[in-house]
Formats: sequence, structure tokens, C-alpha cells
Amino acid sequence: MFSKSCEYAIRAMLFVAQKSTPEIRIGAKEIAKGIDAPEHFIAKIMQDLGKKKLVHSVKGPNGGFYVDEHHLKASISDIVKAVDANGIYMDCVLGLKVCSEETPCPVHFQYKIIQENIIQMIENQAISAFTLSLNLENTYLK
Amino acid sequence: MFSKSCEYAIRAMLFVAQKSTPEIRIGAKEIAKGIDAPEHFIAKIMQDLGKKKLVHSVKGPNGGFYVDEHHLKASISDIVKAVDANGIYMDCVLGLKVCSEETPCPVHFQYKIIQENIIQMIENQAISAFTLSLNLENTYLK
DNA sequence: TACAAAAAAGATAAAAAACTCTTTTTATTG
DNA sequence: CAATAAAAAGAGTTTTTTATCTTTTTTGTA
Repeated sequence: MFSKSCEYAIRAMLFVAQKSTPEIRIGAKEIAKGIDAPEHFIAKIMQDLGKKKLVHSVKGPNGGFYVDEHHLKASISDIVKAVDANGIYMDCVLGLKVCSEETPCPVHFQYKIIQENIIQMIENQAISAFTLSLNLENTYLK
Repeated sequence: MFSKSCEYAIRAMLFVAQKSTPEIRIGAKEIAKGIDAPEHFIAKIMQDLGKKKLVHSVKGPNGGFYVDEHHLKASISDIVKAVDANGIYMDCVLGLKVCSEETPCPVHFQYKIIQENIIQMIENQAISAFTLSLNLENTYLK
């Protein structure tokens, strides 16, 4: 459904949302450990999320990544769009170049409902909504 | 969601189901044209579906692929399992190694419903059920 | 029996995704 | 100001996926 990069990006972002404040930044190494992902790969992904303005980054000693109130209002879909583009919104589940109400693939109408549910899953909660249950250890990132 | 190979496999199988009988076999080239996919790649995929007993194949002049009554009772999920293994049934949508009711990822319970819908989409109709609307040109494979 | 058609098998190639390493830049702190 | 910590940048590697090409085997038919 999502690329490995995107899975890591989502988990990394949720981790930073849970652990960081503008004063307390989280380094790539710590993120990698926190979500059980390869360190250098996470570094690249975080760099990307920084470019796309989904997180802040600070260089130098005590630097790292953090999110502010604004970032916390983003949704998982913002991460997905940044990393995997709009495939989830656009692409036919059977790979047809065009698949529409007029020229549907054999599962078009069944998939449409699933797609709407996926979109709801990634759009209808802000990043901030996930931190509570992470803190309570009701949900996990590794 | 599915690999490219799996998308092709599903479309190829539906195409063969629509066009073949035990007497009238469909060649890899014809399948490739019929679903707009690369010929040699389709040949490999069909070879695979043959090994996995999802289609029959006949060598030599007038040979090709066909499905019988038994094959028509299979579902898309049988193709998916043959080509992509059981990821759709098993894997965490955020890539956690273990993701369960006890140690769920942050979207576990939302995704669970989606996953059930996906499984229903690929399990609850036999291959034979798709040929009618293909024949009526209410659905398309390319 | 010779030829041709088609899949099977296997090798190879190209592209993309996943992952790693090195160097540079920036900033903090002793 | 020197040392150090951390991200940025960029190059490189490995693995997987996608796709192609060539040779072999099988089989029907002239």
C-alpha cells in the first residue's frame, strides 16, 4: 500500500511528534532506534520531510528534528503525499491507465469504497491525535 | 497494494477466463495485447500461473492458455496469494514486524476494517463472475 | 518426417527501491 | 577559537522488481 520509505516516514513523524518540542530535538539516530529502522535511511527520509516543511530541523550540537503546533495539525495523508505522491488517490488497483466510472476495471466500484476508507484513515486525524495513545503505550511504532 | 506482476496476473487471468475454452487457447501474445501489458513479461507470469495450477497451458501449434470449470471457481485472492504471497492478509500497513490487537500500530484498528474489505473484494466473487460484465463491455481490462 | 507454432526454461538487462557511506556545512559549547 | 555534534548534500551500493532475449522442448500438421 505504502512504500517502505513512506512507512518509515509516517512512523518517524509520529515518533518526533511524540518526543520532541521546539527545545528538545530528536536526532536521526534516536528516531531510527525509536522506530526500529535503518539509521542512514531515516536520515535521508527526515531530510526530505524537512524540505517538504513537515518537520523542522536544527543543525549542530543539540540539533535534530522537531515539530511545532503547525506541524501537529498535518495528517498522515500529508506525509503520504510528500513521500509517495498521489497514487493512493489516483491509481487503479489493477493498474489500468484509465479507470473511471465510464471505463471501470472489474473491481472499480468495490475498490472505490475501500479507497474512500483509506483516504479517511489517513486524512481524518491530525498527527497530534496519535501522541496520546503512544504515550499511554496503547499503540506502538516498533 | 498489489505488485505490477500481480496486477498483470489478475487481468491476464480474467482475460483468459473471458476468451478461452478448453478448445480455444489464448497465446501469451494475444493476452498481452488484450490487457495492454509487455508480452514477454506476461509469458513469464502465465508460466507461473500454470505451475501454480491456476490455468492450463498447451504447447505447440494452436497451443496457449485456457481455464476450465474448476479454474473459474477460483477467486482473485487465489491469484494474489500465488503471485504476491500472503502480505495482504498478514502485513502491518505501517510496516511493523509485529502488529496485533495487543501491540497495535497507530492505525491498526482503522486498517483492520479496510483489510477486511480488501479481502472481501478479492475473495467473494469467483473468476467466472467477472466475465459477464467484461463481455457486455461494462468493465475493461485495458 | 520436416516444419512451424507455442510454451518452458533459463539467462540477461534495465529500472526502481532500499539502504549505506563520505564529505560538507552549520551551530554549540568549552 | 578549537573541538564537536548534528543535519545537508551527494555519491555509491545492494537488492528487488520489472522486463527482455535466447534456447529448448513439445506438439500439431502439411
